[in-house]
Amino acid sequence: MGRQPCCDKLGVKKGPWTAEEDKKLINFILTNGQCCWRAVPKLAGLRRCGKSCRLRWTNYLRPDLKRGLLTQAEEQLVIDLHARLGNRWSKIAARLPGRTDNEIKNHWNTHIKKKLLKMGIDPVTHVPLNKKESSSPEDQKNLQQQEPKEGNNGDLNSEENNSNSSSPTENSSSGEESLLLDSICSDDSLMMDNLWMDHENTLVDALLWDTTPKVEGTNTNTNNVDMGLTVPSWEDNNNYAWLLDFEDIGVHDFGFNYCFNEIDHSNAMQTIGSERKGSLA
DNA sequence: AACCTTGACAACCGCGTATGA
DNA sequence: TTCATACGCGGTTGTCAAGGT
Repeated sequence: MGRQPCCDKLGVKKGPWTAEEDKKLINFILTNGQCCWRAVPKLAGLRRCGKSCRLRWTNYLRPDLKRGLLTQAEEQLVIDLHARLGNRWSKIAARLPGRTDNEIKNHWNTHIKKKLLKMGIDPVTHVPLNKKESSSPEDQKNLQQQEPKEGNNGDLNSEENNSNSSSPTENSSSGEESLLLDSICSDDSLMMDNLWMDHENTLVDALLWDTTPKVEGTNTNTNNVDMGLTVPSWEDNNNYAWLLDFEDIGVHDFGFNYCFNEIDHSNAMQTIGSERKGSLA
């Protein structure tokens, strides 16, 4: 028996989202919270697949998203994490507050990959290219066994397992993490060694650790801890007063303030769009 | 000015996995 | 334990703007 399609193909709109659709989706999630994506399109009055709604929300409309290009520090962190985790973009994104897996993946493919190649580093294995070329086929074979297969080695598995019991941010400060780091950075196979160490005390403190602005008197939702932002549950806050907390951490920087001003949504959406374009320019 | 190419990003697709009946 | 369903992830494709010819 085949898998059911995630939505009825007939009458489902595809392609770029319009401001009107964005408005509907935002309004719906502000009112009802994130739940049961399959039901969202119908309830929100959208002719879209639930999957598409989820993607639009998580990659574009979510209030805690940063806008614009990755900073140099973020980029370096992505490189370091990719060396450890491989193409597990969601795990990498979980370490970069306000960034999505899609965004990081795109940035990797369009910018970082090329940069690494220019530097003479294989973007897949993070091994200097000249070293790979000079080695014998047997060496290469051994190397592949030692290198994480797309970032998958034993240590990484252990990290993955740990992630079930505690958040990655918690893991990051453990001794295990240090051991993992040591084992990964043990030889010249990773030029990232120095790069990582350079950032260990800065980036890691700033990004891996939970730097959540604690909000008194609100529930917190651990689902969002990975984002580095402890955002109260949508469901638990019918009045969404917690949204105001974003003002303290710069929500206006990415235009979400428009969404709950309730003044002119269509204008707001256009403004968000143009702001985004501006920030990318 | 028109067409072509390239780069960047948004969105889609299909598969694996988690979850609940 | 099995099966159906929904969700999440990663790879791929589509779209559009900018630059080049």
